[in-house]
Amino acid sequence: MATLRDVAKLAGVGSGTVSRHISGTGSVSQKSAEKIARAIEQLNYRPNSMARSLSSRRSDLIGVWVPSLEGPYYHMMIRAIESELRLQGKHMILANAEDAQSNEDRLAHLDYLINRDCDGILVSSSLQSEFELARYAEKFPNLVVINHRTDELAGRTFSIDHDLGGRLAARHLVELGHTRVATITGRLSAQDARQRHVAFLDEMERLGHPVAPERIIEGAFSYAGGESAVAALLTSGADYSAVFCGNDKVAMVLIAELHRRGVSVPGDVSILGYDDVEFTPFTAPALSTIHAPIEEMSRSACHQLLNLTYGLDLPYQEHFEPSLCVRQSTGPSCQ
Amino acid sequence: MATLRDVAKLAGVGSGTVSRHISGTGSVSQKSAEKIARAIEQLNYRPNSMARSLSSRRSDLIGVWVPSLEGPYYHMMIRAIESELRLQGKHMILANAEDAQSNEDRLAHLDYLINRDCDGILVSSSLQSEFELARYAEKFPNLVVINHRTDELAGRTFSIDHDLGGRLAARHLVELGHTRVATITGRLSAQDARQRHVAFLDEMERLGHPVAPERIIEGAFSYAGGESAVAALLTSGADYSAVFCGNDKVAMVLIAELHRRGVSVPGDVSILGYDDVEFTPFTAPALSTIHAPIEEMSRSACHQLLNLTYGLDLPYQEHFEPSLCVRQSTGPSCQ
DNA sequence: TCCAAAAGTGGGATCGGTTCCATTTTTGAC
DNA sequence: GTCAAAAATGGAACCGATCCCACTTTTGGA
Repeated sequence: MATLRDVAKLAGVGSGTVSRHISGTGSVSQKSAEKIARAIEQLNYRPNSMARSLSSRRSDLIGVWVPSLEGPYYHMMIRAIESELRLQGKHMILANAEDAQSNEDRLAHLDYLINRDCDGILVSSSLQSEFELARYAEKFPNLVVINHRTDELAGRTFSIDHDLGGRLAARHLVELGHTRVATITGRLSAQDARQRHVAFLDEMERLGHPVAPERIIEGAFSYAGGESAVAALLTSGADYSAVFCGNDKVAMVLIAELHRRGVSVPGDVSILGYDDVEFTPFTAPALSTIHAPIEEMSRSACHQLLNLTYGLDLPYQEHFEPSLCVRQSTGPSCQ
Repeated sequence: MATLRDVAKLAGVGSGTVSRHISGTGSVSQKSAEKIARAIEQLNYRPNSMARSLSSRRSDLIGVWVPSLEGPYYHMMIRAIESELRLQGKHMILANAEDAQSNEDRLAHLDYLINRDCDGILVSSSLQSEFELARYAEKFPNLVVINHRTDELAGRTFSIDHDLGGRLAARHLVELGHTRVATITGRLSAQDARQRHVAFLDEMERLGHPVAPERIIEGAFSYAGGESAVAALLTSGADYSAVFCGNDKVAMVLIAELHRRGVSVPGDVSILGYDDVEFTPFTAPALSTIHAPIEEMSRSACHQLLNLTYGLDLPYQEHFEPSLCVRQSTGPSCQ
């Protein structure tokens, strides 16, 4: 493989000139530029990215930490991030902490990114205590958090107003006449799950239809977690005309199980999801849900990370509002 | 940030000794090892990965090229690959060619990986002509292809026997008594889509129930492609008691649309998918499908790539067999 | 034509590891 | 206690860029 100095020699110029020509910084005369271009062509030269990184002290690598890669949620995030990064000529490396057993393990995944000398890091976490992000964020200024909000990290957290989301859910169901409403939540130790849940309960109460405790099932945002929560709900004996699910995956599992039992949706029970992931138009019936602008949030987080890391000035926004998205899985209460 | 030489100085040993201690190659006395460990601890030393890469001429980066990141298929692949790579201390960088407009664009995405000095590259492509992989593979010995089979690249292509898959589909439907069977295919320019389609048609014919041309819709393996293919099928006026869909995404779209129209699955029409992605147990009704061992294939491809690239000896297998996975979306023909 | 400012240039030092090699130290069989 | 083989060691050269700086050339206004 030809090196920059080979190019310089062949072109009959100094190595600095070639470097300047390639990186586009500094000035190079027309004549030199042509000679260099020719030499590059002739030698089939390609700059060595490691040497470049070492000497410029920038890896052009952005680390992305996700707690899981199951289901469409994080996929949508990664898809959005990858495309933003590519636009800026950066590369994403991924750490999926899904198989981590302990908190220590989870941090080890973060170290896996840091040890790789990422220029910046995107963390998608809704966990609070478990994972002392703040401590990391302090050591690592180019770290930004998606789907979480803390004041200590102002300007570096990107979030959706799940309080509003929870309330929109409650209002929608109540407007349809549902008074006996059940809910399956995510793990309540996660900020996003708790927030929407608490707001949902509060809004239901405010609207005069408090949710009875036996109608609340704490689940988890995974297919398996959804399955057991759904089973718990269906065997609990609780009665309800609508179920608000903490995310779309759980709603999908619930619809499938109700179908299996011959329960009609929304005829017998209305189902409302949350997130509005990729597949929501294609459940049967199509899932009514709270649209969370996951991709916009991810892109914003990415932009701001790039700004912090490379001194760019890309547009971004820290907080986003969810909106109601009515499809076919919710309907008027038939009581 | 402390450097290796700082560590050496503090520990009172030579830089070579520290290097050997860290990388675990070569021998270091107990006594030196302890002094070095202490110095590392004290200086909070972390090796610089770029310097390491430059001098060892290995980036520990594996590039992964995918044609799209929509839907669960490629995500399952990436999830499997990421976990294998992490096990070996390697990092994945991703190029999603989904937004590529032209063939040139697609190749540019590959170059994006190559320019990054990836040690090895995994390409997931089922496209034949469009994308002259062979030429790249020649220049780049550490390149391996997932979900494609070519003899020129023997030992470096990993595939599923979609011929068998197509036949299993036909047999299942015929065994259930279906004689009027429709099918929605993927783009037939893709090897995997064509293979299963051709085999399906052939097997149907062999079983005495050739598929009439008006019951064949060429679609694409995306939600949007699924939607238009489904619309085409439903407005075509063709009659059928079962539909074989080229992948699960399309099957899901079809189930949703049939639900909307009040058509019962499998009561009125049986639906058979292909791939057995993540969500198949959770459609309503749960999707019968041809299970394609995507994750195993991805892991094998990854293993072999690591073998080629780093001289490892991980177990792998080049070709995989699909199997029938019966759930609730297929049932006996009621004619 | 002159001259200061601007543009362009070459090459050496540097980034922080790995690797090689000549040299020293340790080991253990006799 | 001797000595050859094995283990351990230090340091210089190297990987291939970037970046700085002192120097030369070009530019254009007076």
